[in-house]
Amino acid sequence: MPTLKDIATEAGVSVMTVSNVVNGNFSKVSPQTTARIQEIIKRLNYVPNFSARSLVKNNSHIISVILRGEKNQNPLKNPYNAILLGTIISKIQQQGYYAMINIMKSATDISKNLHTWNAEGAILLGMFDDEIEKICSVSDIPIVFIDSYSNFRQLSNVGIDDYKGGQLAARHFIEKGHRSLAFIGPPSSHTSVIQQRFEGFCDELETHGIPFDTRFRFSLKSDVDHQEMKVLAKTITEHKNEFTGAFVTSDQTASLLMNLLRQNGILIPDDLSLISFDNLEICEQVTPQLTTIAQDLSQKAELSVDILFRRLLTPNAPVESMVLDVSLIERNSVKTL
Amino acid sequence: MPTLKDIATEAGVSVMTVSNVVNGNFSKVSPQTTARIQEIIKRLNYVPNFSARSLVKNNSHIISVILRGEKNQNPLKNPYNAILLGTIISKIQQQGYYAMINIMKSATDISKNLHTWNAEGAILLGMFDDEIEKICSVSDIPIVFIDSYSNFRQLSNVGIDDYKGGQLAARHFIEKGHRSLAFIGPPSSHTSVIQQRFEGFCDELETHGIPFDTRFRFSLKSDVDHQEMKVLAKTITEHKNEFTGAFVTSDQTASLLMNLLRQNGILIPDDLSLISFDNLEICEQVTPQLTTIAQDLSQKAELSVDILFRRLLTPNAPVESMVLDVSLIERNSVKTL
DNA sequence: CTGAAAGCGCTTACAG
DNA sequence: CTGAAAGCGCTTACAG
Repeated sequence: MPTLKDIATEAGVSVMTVSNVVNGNFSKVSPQTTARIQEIIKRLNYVPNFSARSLVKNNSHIISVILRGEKNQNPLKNPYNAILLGTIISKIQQQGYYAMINIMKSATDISKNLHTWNAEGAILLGMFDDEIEKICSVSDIPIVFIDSYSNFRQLSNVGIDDYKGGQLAARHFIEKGHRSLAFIGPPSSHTSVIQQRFEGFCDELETHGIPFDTRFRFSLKSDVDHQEMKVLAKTITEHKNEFTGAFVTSDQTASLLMNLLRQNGILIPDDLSLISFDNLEICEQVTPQLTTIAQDLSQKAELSVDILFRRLLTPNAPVESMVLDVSLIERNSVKTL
Repeated sequence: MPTLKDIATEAGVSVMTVSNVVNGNFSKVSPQTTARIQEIIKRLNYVPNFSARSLVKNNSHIISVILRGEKNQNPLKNPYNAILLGTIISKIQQQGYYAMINIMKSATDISKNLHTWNAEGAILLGMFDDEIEKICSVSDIPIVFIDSYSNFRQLSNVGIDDYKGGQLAARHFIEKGHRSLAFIGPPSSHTSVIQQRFEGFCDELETHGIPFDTRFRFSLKSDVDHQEMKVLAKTITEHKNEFTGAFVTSDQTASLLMNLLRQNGILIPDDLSLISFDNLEICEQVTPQLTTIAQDLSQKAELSVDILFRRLLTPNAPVESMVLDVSLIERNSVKTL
């Protein structure tokens, strides 16, 4: 690999003149010299060494994208994460930056990682709320969270109106004549996303004089664990006649569940109506197609990168957060009673 | 951020003693000194700067994972890519290396990227066959391809028996009494994966005295473009009575197509039988569940990382390639005639 | 417009 | 067991 020095020697100039050309400081170099150097750069296939540049400028062009998870897990099995990540990588690259992807969760690992590569910024997906403050405090670079809730004042987050999502689901069920309902999703202890959806759901029911029966709050730790899902399907089957509809916090869970329920002889929507969340492609692929609360994942991903780069490129840019809207998409998984 | 020097000053030793401790060369440092330095490292939260290390050792710990695609595209919308990538990232990280993800396709961009960060190795997904040789020739680090075919002698590739996949599909159709069949997939000009599946399919039909009618080779450029898919669905609808089954080269395409066909009044499997490819989760989520040619994506991803690291860590390790087996999973998308 | 020098944080022989 | 020195490839004031 040729270095600056090689180019300089070849051109008969100093390394710093070459450096100026490489970095586009054309005002400091005569046009002829510039042209000559550019020709040599092209001919010798010179590519600047970013490690060296990063070392002296104390900046890399690296953005660290961190997916919450265990080291031996595959968070991209979940299409929700995959779609977000794909858009994020693509946008980071368009800015001329480099995306380093990590799967981790502990605040120490994260801060270590950020320092190791002198990352200039970070985007964190799916962190638990109680981890946020610790992570923010150990780092001095811009960090944008996706889907996090925290009282930490300096938090930069892109999320959606989860509470409204819950309300919309409840309202739709009520309009369709449902009066006894269930809620299915991860335990809400760690993340307010689920808690907010749950509260919106309950509050809206309450408003219409239908208090939520907490016996029908079903928890599910993983949306990949088939065994756990099976147990849940069994429990639901046993309670078959006690509720007519269920709000499920993700399309992924809903579509998996639907299959298992069918195996137990429960048909959607005849025996049980379902509203899910996200509006991924799967909603239209399953039968019946899923009525769901829609959110715009591409927009979510794009905005988080936009916000990050605003902080990165504008000195003293304020800490921004954004809350995107949600809407209900009606399909065929809710029966009119 | 503290540096080696800071630690050295604090401990009253030279930077190189600290360097030895950081790098675990304990034989060169007395136990007491080691202990003292380790305490300081922990107390000051010292993290080595990899840019500096990379510069002097002329190696980074970076593995570049490259997904073929346009810069403004999201290849992770396709669950096939997402699952592979997730496993790859996770395994790279377990090795103590760092995964940098890029979406690109030109050989120059790729070689530039590899040099910029001094990547130690690379894994390339979905490259076209005619790009392989160019890419290999511009780089001197170990590269492992996934799903590529090329006559390039030094190619390291992890793939599956695509030809057999085609054969299995044909045989299954024949066993179920089908005699006139279609083939649906991307144009095979760029990638032998599709070509092989097609040939296996045709050859097996031929063997049973059923020549494939090339009018029923339908091409589809993208498995994300709904418009193109719609046009295809219409074409198929028009040819409704001319074939009884179709071999579709991915679950993704098959499940999307199934929906559109249903909208045109074509029911699977009654009006048309389908065999797809990959055996992703979606196969069990759609109705009817898809009969498909199964491949093991986690294994594919794991093996490619294994092969890469064998080349990376063992001097003079030979260039390895692997071909994984496929099998037919019978579900409900093929009707017995 | 051009260059000599110092330095970013680290490692690698080499000397003691 | 410990350290002084050189150097990885680059940029940044500074001087001319």
